[in-house]
Amino acid sequence: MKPDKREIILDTALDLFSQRGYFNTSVHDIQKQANVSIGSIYHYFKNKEAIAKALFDELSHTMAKAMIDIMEKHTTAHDRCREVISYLFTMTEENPQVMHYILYAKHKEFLPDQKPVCSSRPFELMKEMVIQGMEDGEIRQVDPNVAATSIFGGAIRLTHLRLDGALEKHLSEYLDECWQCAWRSVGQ
Amino acid sequence: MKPDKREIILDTALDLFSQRGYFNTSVHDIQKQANVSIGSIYHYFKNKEAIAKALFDELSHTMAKAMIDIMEKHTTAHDRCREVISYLFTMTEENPQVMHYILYAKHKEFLPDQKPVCSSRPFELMKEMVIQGMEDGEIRQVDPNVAATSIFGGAIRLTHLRLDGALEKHLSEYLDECWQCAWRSVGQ
DNA sequence: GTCTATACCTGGATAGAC
DNA sequence: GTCTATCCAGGTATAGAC
Repeated sequence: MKPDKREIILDTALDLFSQRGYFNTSVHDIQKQANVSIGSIYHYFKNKEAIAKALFDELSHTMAKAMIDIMEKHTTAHDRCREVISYLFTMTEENPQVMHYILYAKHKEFLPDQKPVCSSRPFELMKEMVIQGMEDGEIRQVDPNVAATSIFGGAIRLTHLRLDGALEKHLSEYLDECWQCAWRSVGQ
Repeated sequence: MKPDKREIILDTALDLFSQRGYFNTSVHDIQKQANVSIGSIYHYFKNKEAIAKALFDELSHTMAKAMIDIMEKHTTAHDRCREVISYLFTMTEENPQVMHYILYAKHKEFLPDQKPVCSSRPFELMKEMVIQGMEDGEIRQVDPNVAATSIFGGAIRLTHLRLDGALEKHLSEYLDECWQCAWRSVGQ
């Protein structure tokens, strides 16, 4: 049941990429911290970029799955969006590296062929929730992009602040107020 | 009245940094595009990082000045914050490089000793406007960080989307709706 | 599959002429 | 102050033994 080498490499890369950034992390750094050889790294991955790509794909897949679970568990946009924000906050506290890498890093700079994050699956799903909410009359009729950014923009910004160390308190302490503001902005 | 060499170097650096990112831009790239020699660059700046630092300082100073102008021109949080968002949108359209560099780039990665952007002067001033609005009873009593991110978070997120090419329309077309949502979230 | 050694090159920075 | 030539470190990636 021990994690295989590929997994170890990815975990280490995530740790370093999110902490120092992609460009400040050399393959040697990964090799050293992961206690594997350079040879092994290049056995599992074509090059450094491929590590970043694999990481991005896995994490955004996990996050998309979480969004789908939320959509299945709840039926109203109100409940869905609130749980999304709660999920983002919890993840930021429990797994800051993941959040840093997935919703703070500038992927364009090291994954040139990648679609921008905002167009990735999890964000598409979040927007989808908002659009459905508008169709159901729960959310006011405004431009979908405005609605989505109004609901989630404040929360995302709070996660950025938290990841930057600009907030002392645990994000969960802001959840109720943050959600209240978010929903007031677009709820009927 | 021709711009001096230092200015040319900074302009070119801004162009390249915002387009490709700091790490994907070599000093040679700057030299080439600016039509100056490497020697000149190192005459005006200690090293590559110093270029980025000077750029950051100048731009955030300009932006802070704009915030102060807005605070002097208007007296209510409502009018001030609306104009801030209008300013962010206009700047993003007219000077995308500046906005990209100042509120999208990850300065921590190439300016390790820099305070996070969110703690820089212009953002402090934006928060200040919100806090004053709360004291004056214009804005509901919530945590200042929540209030600030609720008001500006959606707009900032829209600028990110726009800079990523994820929005087809000019930001000004979203201004009214965006502001309406922002103000509903925290206005009394 | 895993390792070490090393090739190769980009890119930051300096030296020193003009 | 401006330029060219050059140095050199560090980092990606490969070769090839085990």
